[in-house]
Amino acid sequence: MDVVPIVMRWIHNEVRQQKSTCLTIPQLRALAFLQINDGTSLAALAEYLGVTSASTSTMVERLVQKEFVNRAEHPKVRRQVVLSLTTTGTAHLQQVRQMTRDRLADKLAHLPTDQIANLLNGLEELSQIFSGL
Amino acid sequence: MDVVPIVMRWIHNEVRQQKSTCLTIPQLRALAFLQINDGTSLAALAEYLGVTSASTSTMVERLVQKEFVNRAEHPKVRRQVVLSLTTTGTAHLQQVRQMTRDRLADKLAHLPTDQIANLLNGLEELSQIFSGL
DNA sequence: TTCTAATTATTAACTTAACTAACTATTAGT
DNA sequence: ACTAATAGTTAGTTAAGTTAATAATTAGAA
Repeated sequence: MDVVPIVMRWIHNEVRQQKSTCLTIPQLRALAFLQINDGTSLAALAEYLGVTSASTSTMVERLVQKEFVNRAEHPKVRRQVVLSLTTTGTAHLQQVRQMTRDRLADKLAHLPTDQIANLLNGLEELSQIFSGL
Repeated sequence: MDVVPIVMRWIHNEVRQQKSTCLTIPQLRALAFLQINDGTSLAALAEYLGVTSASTSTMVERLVQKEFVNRAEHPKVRRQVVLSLTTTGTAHLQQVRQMTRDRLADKLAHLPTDQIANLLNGLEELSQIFSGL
């Protein structure tokens, strides 16, 4: 409860400092989800992001305007929407992730390997606990 | 980079569901900092939160309006501000923290003790890496 | 089959958080 | 005493989030 927001803020500031990309963290998370779940619906994305579909709708709208995301009508289920990454979207996602990963690597570079192992262990636990909702 | 935002969102949603308190995460973080660093300045708080002093100023303004925070003039250094928790602020902070801690405990209750140990280890690492800026 | 229910997505109105930039006021340094 | 730097505030903007209302489509039951 104390640590996570601090790390969160760090990630946030890192991403913000990358002038090249005008993406926010929620937007990045959305793009990452779309990369894995190509052609997913708005509701599914909202579910993953943990926010209402209303929020997700306006967010997707912005991403569509920036041409990072394609929004099409489902051929069979017409009330549903089909979301996917554009080429630009994929590229930006890739770039920001790589850059942030690099900056993170810098931060962890001086740590002994057993500490890194600890860290990975803990994060793995967290992942299992919280993503398995 | 993948896990932390997910946990963050969980905490956020937990706090939001506590109807009794109308506090956001940044606000809670601010109150927590003030509890430890009583009489601190705006700049110090901003530094801790990892945001600009402009953001912090308006946030403090809201907390003052809600009577969770006292904002006074420094007796010696007049351009500086002296921030502290009100009784209400302290109470609310305590309550939300306890409730969220309980909900978190529920979530972790079924885990074996060695996994919990792993988790604590990892979080301890994270804390040292990111709070020691 | 037709009428009602539930589902899917969007829009509107609002609050909070965050930014930059511009500003006031105070303190420090030359 | 005049200039620098520092501390906070305010204005204006963008984005994320909320709830509530609406439109449109699908599913279920009479």
